[in-house]
Amino acid sequence: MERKLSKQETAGRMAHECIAVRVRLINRVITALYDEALRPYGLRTSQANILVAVALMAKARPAEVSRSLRIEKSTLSRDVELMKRNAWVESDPPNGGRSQTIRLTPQGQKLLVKIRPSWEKAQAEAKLLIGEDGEAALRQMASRLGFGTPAS
Amino acid sequence: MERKLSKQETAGRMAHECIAVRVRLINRVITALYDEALRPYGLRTSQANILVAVALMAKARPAEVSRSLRIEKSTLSRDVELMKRNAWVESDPPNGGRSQTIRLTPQGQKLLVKIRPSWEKAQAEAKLLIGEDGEAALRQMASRLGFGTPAS
DNA sequence: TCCGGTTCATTGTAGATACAACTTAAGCAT
DNA sequence: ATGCTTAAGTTGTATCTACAATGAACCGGA
Repeated sequence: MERKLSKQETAGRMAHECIAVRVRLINRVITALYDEALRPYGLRTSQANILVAVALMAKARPAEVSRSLRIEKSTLSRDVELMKRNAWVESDPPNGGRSQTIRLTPQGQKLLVKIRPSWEKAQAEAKLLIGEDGEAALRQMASRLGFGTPAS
Repeated sequence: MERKLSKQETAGRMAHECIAVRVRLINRVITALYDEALRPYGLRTSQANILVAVALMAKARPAEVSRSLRIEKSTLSRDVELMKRNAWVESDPPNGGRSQTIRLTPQGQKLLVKIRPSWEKAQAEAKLLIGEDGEAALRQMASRLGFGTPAS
């Protein structure tokens, strides 16, 4: 006989099993780490991620960046807008539009190189927090979600 | 001789090694999963997490919830405000103030039980996406970050 | 060539997130 | 009792995030 699950049982199971609560907590902690390291340069972790993604793509179309990082296109649009305002990236055509490509400006390229030491610092701290196993597991999970695969 | 690291090398290393980019990507994918499952009930994953946390604490003080989920106090303040507006939680004293406690309303308790099937569905999908190993690793990492430990 | 569906990018709206600054209350020490 | 220091909570501001709706350009087939 299945009986109705009580509030306490439900809450208990959710707290002890929920994948989302853990992923989100880890995300907040790790992001805070990188954000702090990058703060002197005026960019956030999200922007750094985009900067790197764009730097690696020969002709970065927004839709492509959006897919590779699993960021909603509208989110990316606004993030890129901020990065344009800071003159770290530019697009061709400059007004945007359909088949635009995004690339780093010289300042953006300089920034990328400049933030590297801070990134290494945050990276080292993150490794300490999550451990070797954690790092490997994240790599595995991200790969499983298609990250790092040359576009579908 | 160490030579200067080029933009491409920097970008490449960051993309291939960065913990943050992976954590954040996984977070977006997983959160989207739970958000979609919970959408019919009008609450987001973040709110569900808080709902569960509050349900499990006898006398949930905001600062305590904030610490246990590693959410900034100001963030929690606004999340709770929304949840009050939906009458899922209430506080005593009702206007907030310093030593308030938060608890679920009867509607909040009903909601918690109601969302369980949707949560189970999202949970199952999440397991499929990240795998047994991923789940175990997340549990390990979160535990390492103090999640699940009875308050410091 | 034109039509219709699809993809792409932006804008409207709403919530999640955090840092800084501020207000207030609690705890402590004398 | 009376201050002092610290913790708690809120508010201002900015960014990140996504869904929905819109407009525009691409791409196939008739």
